[in-house]
Amino acid sequence: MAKNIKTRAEDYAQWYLDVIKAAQLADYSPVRGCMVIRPEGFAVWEAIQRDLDRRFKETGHVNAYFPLLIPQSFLTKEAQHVEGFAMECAVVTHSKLEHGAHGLKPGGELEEPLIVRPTSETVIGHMYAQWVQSYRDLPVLINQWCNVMRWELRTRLFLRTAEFLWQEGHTAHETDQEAEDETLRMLEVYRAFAEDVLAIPVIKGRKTEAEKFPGAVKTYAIEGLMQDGKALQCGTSHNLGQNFAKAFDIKFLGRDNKIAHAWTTSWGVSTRLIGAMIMAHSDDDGLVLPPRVAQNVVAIVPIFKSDEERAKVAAFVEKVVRSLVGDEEFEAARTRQQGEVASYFFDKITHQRVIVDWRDARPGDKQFHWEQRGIPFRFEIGPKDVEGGSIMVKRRLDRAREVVKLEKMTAQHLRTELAGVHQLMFEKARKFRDENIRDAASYEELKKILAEKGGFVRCFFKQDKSVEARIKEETKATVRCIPSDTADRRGRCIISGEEGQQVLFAVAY
RNA sequence: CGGGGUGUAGCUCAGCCUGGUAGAGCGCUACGUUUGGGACGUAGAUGCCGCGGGUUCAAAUCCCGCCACCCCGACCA
Repeated sequence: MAKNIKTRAEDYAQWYLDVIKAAQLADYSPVRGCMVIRPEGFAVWEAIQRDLDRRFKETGHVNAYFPLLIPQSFLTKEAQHVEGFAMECAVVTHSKLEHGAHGLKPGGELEEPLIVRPTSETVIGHMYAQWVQSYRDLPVLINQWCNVMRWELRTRLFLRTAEFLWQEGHTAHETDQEAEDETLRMLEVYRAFAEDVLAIPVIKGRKTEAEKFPGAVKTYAIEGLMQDGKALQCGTSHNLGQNFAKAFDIKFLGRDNKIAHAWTTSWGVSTRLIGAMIMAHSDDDGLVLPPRVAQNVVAIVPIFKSDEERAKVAAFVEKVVRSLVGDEEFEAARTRQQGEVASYFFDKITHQRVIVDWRDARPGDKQFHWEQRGIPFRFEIGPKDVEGGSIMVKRRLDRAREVVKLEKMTAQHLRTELAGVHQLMFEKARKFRDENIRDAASYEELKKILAEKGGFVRCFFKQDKSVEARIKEETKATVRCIPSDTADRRGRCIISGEEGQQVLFAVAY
């Protein structure tokens, strides 16, 4: 039992913070609502970026960069958009600091205030208007990796911070159909990524009018379920129709020789995914990393008493490491800066590593240390193992232990094992998710399930903003989505009794 | 931005009611014994007691003001 981590049963919110702290993923910053992403946490983000970026490129997108600051006037061009974001914009009003009576004070007031981007539809729309003249200029398929700022009143590490990192894809198309295809294509990219890389099972679906993005015609999302039974939106994809094209004048001369407004989309995922990953998989002992985003895939803990034992163990550890990373990398690692924890690249592309903990500490301490950091495998190597020519392999996910012969411990073997862990994590999370989808035939039943069990509640619902607001007030739950798989199902609305669609309700983060 | 709470060592907190010059546990440093799942001993370092003002011979403690953070609401990738 970890002594620095509250259990999930005791205090789920504190558990989440304790896990982050113990694994050194992030820290609080001097600025309220902003967090520092520490190297261990940033490595997860880098893994997310690396994989998603590849998926974006493979679906035809390119990267670019648009500015952090946006003229205030841009925001007001799309009515719904301002409505949605005005309340949480950081505003830049001055250009310098001056010496005043009480020290430095802002000076050089700007003629027009600039806002720190809460999202970039507006600047990008402005630029697309200049870049697009003809149908031959379409589609425009651009993504950017950046930070955005939304001045949130209540923040939680990773899940909701004032500043966060994300990617935002922005595309412009010739037809409504193309835009819709793109919106759904990227939603599927997100689903595949969440499941194949983060091992988080998600439900694809469409948002209700009440929940959609400010300025969008249709919003789709992938929804995940956390271990406390709350839902978390893990990614969104919006079909913006011609709303932004009209607001920013993105027009083109069509094949029919007529001027038309383009059809645009936008889609994004953020560092919130790291929060989702933590809450979907970690346990009372700390972080559990899905193998594909783990910076370190194996931590080797040598065990020895005397110097002679240390020498024998070190020689054996060397054999194990060489077998996993190859002789070339083993030699190369010697030339790099190394502390008491030696690291070797197991994968030269992802820079995932195998590390050896030579610190002067007790083996038990080291076990807990790496366990809390969620490393998929720990290898315990002591005199007994050297003698038997084997390794004590411990799996983080379920504490399973297995003695593996040195000859068997190849890079290929480890890759297979890591893939196995991914699969087990995904299955475990999916089982939990599936067990927490329940059907309700009446509002009473919906309330009962939400109060007693949590999770997703599946029922028929006829969309109505005021009714949704009332349900939210009474149960704290919202319609998370209209699942894509069952979008054509119709039944008796649990509120009005009229024909409604099948939706999932849940209390969400 | 409303309601509640808390600010004392890196962390968790005691001390405050009843004013008398700063404490514990954990962590950190050094040395020694240890070392197959969180060891123990010895020695040490660490504080504008959130900030500003007031009362007093004397304030972490009492009074006033401010600020920050946390929890609950409203808002949200």
